[in-house]
Amino acid sequence: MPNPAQVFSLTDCNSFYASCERVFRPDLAKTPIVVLSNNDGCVIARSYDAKPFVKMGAPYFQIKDIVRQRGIQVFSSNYALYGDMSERVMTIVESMTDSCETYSIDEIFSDLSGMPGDLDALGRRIRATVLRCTGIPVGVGIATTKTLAKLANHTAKRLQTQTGGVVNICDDFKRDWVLRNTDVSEVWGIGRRLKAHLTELRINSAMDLARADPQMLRNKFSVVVEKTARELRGTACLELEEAAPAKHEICCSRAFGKRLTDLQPIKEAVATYMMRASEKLRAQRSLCRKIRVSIRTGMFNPNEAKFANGALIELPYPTDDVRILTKTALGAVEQVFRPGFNYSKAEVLLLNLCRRGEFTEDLFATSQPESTDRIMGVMDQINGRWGRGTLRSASVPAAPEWAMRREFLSQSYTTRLDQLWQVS
DNA sequence: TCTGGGGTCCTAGGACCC
DNA sequence: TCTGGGGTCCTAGGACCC
Repeated sequence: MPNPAQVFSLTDCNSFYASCERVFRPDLAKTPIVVLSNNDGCVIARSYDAKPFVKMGAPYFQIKDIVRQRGIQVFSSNYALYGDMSERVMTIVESMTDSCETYSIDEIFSDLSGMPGDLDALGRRIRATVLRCTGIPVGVGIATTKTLAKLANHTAKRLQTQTGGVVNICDDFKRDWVLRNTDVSEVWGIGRRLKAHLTELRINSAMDLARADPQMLRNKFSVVVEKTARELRGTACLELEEAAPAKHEICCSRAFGKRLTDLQPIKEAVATYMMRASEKLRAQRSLCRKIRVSIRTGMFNPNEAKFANGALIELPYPTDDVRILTKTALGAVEQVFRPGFNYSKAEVLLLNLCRRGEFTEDLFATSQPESTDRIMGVMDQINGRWGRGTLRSASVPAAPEWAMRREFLSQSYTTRLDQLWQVS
């Protein structure tokens, strides 16, 4: 049987962050691993053998006992490591397929349309090559739409031993088996709320959703759900997006390593977050016209007074100048800060982004001076070469008191010369 | 004591215009 | 005195993803 006209694959790394840690710690091959979010807050990745003991998203302080009892190895997030390992995996998949879309740090879609030969065999080759070259195990799902490829991938993970980590459901019979045997909540795009609503309509399996009336789905929910159902039937509604489009908003938001009560350290944090946000802005060659700065107290502890406040500020002209952005943001912090609260988090949002040269110049509008472009360019170059924060605004401290908690951080094995893997 | 961070898309409703 | 209706733009909020 010839391959269908349109075919997608989804390659997805298994327990990605946990797998990255394990690559450099072969002594932990048989030890369950969990990786925590920033500030060692909650669980965001679990190795296969840790899943039975620890729930995804569980706060670390609640699982300490289990961790000790089961001998689970805990890691703080090490995004320098995960980002670099991700690039290696993506490069390999890109070299083996014609066109690709990197969907997230651990997932990549490929367009296999028109590829000759046995697609299952190609899937197995991808899996074997990535494992051999990076040490990261992946699953591969193959199908005629992106939503079905996601589902195939999910099945490959769920039935790891039977499938060898590769599932191809281009065949109608296999596709229908998977649809019938998958809960609708496992479908890409169906979250908790929709699941509850669909249950009321007696739509329980992926097959039920595929067979539901598209018009009804559009009326009751939205075009998004309608498209999902059509994709499950095999009608492609989503295309491969090879070039990542420029972001419409850029955000840098982080909880502090400890509660802050004074204005000064909060201003330091906001200046730091703005530095990071403006780096992202310049990296995609955009300018920003509005910013929003917000701060808040903890929201979980019932004994803590709750407060949240933010300010939206329009800039005099579209800019990517970290000096103007920081000055504006610090003014905003003063505006929103109220004494007497324990603040836990600040957020900087860059809004109304436009590509360089795209905005309409009105006669009286000032635009960013050329000297700024040169200064920002040199600063980004220096920081790119010598590390983030080498050159920074005076309002950004090197070792702040409010720094992120990262008690279980591994080395940056692949991106720092002074932290290379050592074999003795 | 301790509960992540960064995005997307869609829809509804208000403001405003003619 | 008459108090419509269609269109656009913007914003806030909801839902989802990893």
